[in-house]
Amino acid sequence: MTRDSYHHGDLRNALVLGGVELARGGGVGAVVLTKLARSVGVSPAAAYRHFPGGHDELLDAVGEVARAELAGRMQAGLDAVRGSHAPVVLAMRRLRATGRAYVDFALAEPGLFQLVCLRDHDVAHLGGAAALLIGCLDELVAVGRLPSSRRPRTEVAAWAAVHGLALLLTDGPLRTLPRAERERVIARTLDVVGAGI
Amino acid sequence: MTRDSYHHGDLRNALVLGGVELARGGGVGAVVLTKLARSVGVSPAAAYRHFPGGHDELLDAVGEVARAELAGRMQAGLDAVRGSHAPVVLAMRRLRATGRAYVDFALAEPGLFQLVCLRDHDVAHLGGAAALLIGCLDELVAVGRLPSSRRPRTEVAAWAAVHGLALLLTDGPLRTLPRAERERVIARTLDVVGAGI
DNA sequence: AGCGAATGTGAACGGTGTCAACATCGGCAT
DNA sequence: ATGCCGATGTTGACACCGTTCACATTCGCT
Repeated sequence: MTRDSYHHGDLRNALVLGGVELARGGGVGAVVLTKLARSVGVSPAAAYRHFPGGHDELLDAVGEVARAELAGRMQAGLDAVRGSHAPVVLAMRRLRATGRAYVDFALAEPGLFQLVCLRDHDVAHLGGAAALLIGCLDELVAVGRLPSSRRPRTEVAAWAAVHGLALLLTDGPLRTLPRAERERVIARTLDVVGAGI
Repeated sequence: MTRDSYHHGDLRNALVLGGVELARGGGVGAVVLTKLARSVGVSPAAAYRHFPGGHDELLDAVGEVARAELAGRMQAGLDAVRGSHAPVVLAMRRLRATGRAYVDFALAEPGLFQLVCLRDHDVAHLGGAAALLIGCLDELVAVGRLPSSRRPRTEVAAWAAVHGLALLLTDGPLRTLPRAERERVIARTLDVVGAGI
């Protein structure tokens, strides 16, 4: 998408989109402001009109897209849980589905995943993903599976387990695990969280 | 520690030690080969004699120190578990102590912690920290707390939870949590792992 | 039509990783 | 002791990246 006139017309968006592609290919390190601007057909300095914070703000914007896609996948995982089971079973399966989707996203898009937690975001501002997890846990309380007394801070425990697993599997020491073993490792981790909650 | 002669005499070691200090101060990004070499009183190119792999290999060497210190803290946490309790109780406390030490290390030395898992290390090569965790889980089996059938891959689940928590608390969205709340979050996560294992 | 604000350009600077050609030193064979 | 070779360190240069500044172009509103 080169440009016809002096002004681009939708530069900010083009930069973010291009940044997403770069991130897909090579993670955070591949999101290079200079190259990105050139690939969009624009001088590097032009990017600073739309991202006064420079590179960091650009990464943040790309991360926003990554977070949205993560939340979308988690939502899809949630929606895929169906069947006529006891409410407790359904609630547990939904929790597992969100965790599963989190790890699957990291494995499918390791580059994008690197941007999900890159910059400052207090828990509230974390967007849809956190909300979905919180919803699952609330449902577990409503259904009687999780005592209210143990409800607080449970989202952090679940999140930490899944987040750590995703990192170990994509950027960490477990990155070379064969697929079958990787599958078992994920299952075991989700089992432990499910049982320990 | 400037140099008296043309040759340094212990340059590799000096670079690693200096790198550790830089990492302590500002994490991975602060370990700058150029500045590091200058601060040791040597030209940047000299570093390449001792780290043919360049910057990456230097980071790896600094990470080795970080991993050693992490393992040391986990060992210390293990050793601090005493008292005349049932073997099951002791084994569980030991497991918790290692996890606690992992998170505490990350909180006490966030910069160094960034280097722990930075580069390629299959599980075997991960060194003392992993060995300690594995030992704890084996003890839980010996003591009857953990069925052998559930033993495989349990180290990954425990590791993932603690690793993810450490990241969320140091570099992630939970980095601004007040100390008291942080304490509860750690406790809850360790509880979940302990109960779910 | 014209003017101000928004947007984009070109050129430059500082920092960083890296390399090649040259300089110096230490230790071993003779 | 001497002389030589490999190990170690230096200088200078290059490429890349983020960033900024002064200037150019265009859009949109009056």
